[in-house]
Amino acid sequence: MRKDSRLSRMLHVLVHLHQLQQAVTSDQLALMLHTNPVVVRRTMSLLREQGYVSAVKGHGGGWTLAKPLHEITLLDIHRSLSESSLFTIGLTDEHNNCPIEKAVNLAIDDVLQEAEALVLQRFGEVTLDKLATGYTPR
Amino acid sequence: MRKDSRLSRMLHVLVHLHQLQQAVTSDQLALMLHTNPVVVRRTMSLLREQGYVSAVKGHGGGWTLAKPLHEITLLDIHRSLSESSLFTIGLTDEHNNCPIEKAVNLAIDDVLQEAEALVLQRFGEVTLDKLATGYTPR
DNA sequence: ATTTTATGTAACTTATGATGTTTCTTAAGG
DNA sequence: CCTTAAGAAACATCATAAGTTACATAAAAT
Repeated sequence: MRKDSRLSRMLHVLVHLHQLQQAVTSDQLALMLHTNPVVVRRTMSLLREQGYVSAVKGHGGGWTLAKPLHEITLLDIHRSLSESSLFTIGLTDEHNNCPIEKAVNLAIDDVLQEAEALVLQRFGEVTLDKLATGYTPR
Repeated sequence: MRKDSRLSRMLHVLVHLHQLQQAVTSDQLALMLHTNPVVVRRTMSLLREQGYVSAVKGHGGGWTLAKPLHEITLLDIHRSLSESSLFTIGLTDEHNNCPIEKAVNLAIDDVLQEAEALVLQRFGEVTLDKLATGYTPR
């Protein structure tokens, strides 16, 4: 299953934007991420919609931070990028009336929801300025 | 990203095998799972390799439990099915020398590893007999 | 005004891995 | 020897992030 690396990439970009202190074009970011500018625009536009970055067209344009790093958490970016599930595990819905299927799905979902809550809480605790100064694990 | 529903499906199958107390063919299981017998064999064979089920060929053959449900945990089945990651989030590895990328990946991976450990622990706490008698969430 | 530089966006292709399908082989019971 | 079943190889399908092509739009430089 192909992994979604957008969170990793966008965090990387945001910290670089902070350090460069100037507008950076999609082409430049694409070189940095070893991808192409359309992928950059597509993904960055999700952050723009949430007010984390700004885009300016034309000469001297490009992307800049719209908020300081200490006001942005991993959770903010994660939420901007995806409403889809965090897990590769899916539940079946083949038999709405089978009590065994219900028990199985309840047991799995119970665990996954607990884990997802943990991830979201931890993501919410990490502001991006911590990544700029060398992150040390818990 | 397509979800991996094998855990859900196989748990469902194992509990049914326990309740039926007789060999069940791949064709029967395929009907039950709304899929086809080759998919059943492919997935069940992973559980057979780990000693959780047995397969018998020919007349009267099919699949049976090789261990009682109380000796099998969700973790056992999860591990039999997949070595791949639990998460849809992936890390980038585009710049081995960039300290920002390293900090970003460390921060994300730190959280995901904690969450994965939680999932594995919880899965390890649930034996399949609990699913047969109506699972109640924590 | 025109050119250049940049984002915005639609449409299409590619890559990946679970899932689905076809076909044949092998083994066991009747 | 026929039927039933698993085993297994080869190939197709599906979903989605990622990649690509092409063009429109906007802003600054000339």
